[in-house]
Amino acid sequence: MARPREFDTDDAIRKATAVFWEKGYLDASLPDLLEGMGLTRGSLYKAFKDKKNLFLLVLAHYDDEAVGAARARLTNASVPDGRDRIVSLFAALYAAVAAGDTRGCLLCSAAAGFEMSDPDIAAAVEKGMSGIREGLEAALRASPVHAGLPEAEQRALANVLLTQYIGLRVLARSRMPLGIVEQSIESIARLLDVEST
Amino acid sequence: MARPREFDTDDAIRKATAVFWEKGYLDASLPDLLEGMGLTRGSLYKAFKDKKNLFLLVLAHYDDEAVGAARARLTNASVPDGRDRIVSLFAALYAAVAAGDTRGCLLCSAAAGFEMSDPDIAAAVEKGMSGIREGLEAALRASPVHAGLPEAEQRALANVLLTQYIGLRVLARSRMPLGIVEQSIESIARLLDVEST
DNA sequence: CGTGTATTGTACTGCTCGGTTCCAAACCAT
DNA sequence: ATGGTTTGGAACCGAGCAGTACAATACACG
Repeated sequence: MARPREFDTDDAIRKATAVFWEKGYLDASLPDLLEGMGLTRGSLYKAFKDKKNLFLLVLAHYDDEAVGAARARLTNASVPDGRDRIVSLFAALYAAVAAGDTRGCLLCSAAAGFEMSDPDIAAAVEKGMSGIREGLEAALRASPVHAGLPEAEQRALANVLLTQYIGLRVLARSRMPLGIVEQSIESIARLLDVEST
Repeated sequence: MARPREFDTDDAIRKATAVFWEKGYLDASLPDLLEGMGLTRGSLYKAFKDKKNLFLLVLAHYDDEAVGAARARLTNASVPDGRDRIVSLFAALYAAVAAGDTRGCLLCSAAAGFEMSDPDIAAAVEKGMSGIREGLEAALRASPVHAGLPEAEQRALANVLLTQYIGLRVLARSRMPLGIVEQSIESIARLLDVEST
């Protein structure tokens, strides 16, 4: 017996994700968000409490969506060799940059910025990073060349790949020459071929 | 026939570097800078024009200081094997993180943030990044294992190392577990051992 | 067809920001 | 001493920020 909400909550979060992704948490102003989400101050505060809470919801959404996609790619059983899954992850990253996507990674940008001083945000970022790392480890276990490695080496390799992933997405955001991204990815593929020793 | 300046310009820039390094460009407020530099608004604007100009001076100073140190390490002829120079660079990075330095890299933070939308700042950041990459390439040329590689592969390897460097410094800033940094660096050392194929 | 209620839109509140202006104090040359 | 300059400090500016209060609105239900 009340006026119904005129917008869809999930849709609003998706739109907010786009704004935060492009501008970052601190640099996304409330007017930016309101315009991008297509609603007004009153509605936003009623529905999402405040800016930080909205960002946490966005991070959770991003974890489901983007991190989930990366994990799905890394654990995709229809690609039998885990190494190929990892290469395809970096290839997708390159394709996105080549297509003009300079947004980088929402998590990586947050990780590099000052927003990490908030413990709630830091925890959400860490959760997403762990998700990617776990996907990488799963892919390595499915790679004939790497499955036999000691577990410690597998973890170390997964971490170097995660670091590479983060570095590349930072570079993508900073509009570095595309060649750098391309060459790094080529080296990653080569690293995965020879690391079996 | 005029009153002399009461502060040392270079010293002021060094102090400003510390402030920007800790807080980032956008998040370093003028009061932050004034307090850190020990001078007042009037003096700052007389001496440095405005905040952005000060930041450009700081970036130039950082390029001389920090990037110069990295390059010196990578081109240090008293370490004959270039591979060892590269490993020592990453070891120094690890040591800094282990010692509690969570400032990461001034250039890397700027590269990941919104300040890149300013072309002057972006150019200065790119210049610093190129300096590190050139140092890495020089070290690879001095590495018996890698000197014989095709030039394209050397460049690609230098880029993957640069990406790794950036990723690690972002991770350092985001207070990731130290073990991740450690394992990534171990993998880097192993990568440099086997990449000779 | 009203009435109640949740949502909406907007005006407003403090606050902080980067940057400017103004003036008295400090200094040097003469 | 003294006059000319430049510093250093604080008041001030307009703009933009996140967040709030409140009135107008539109629906569901009796």
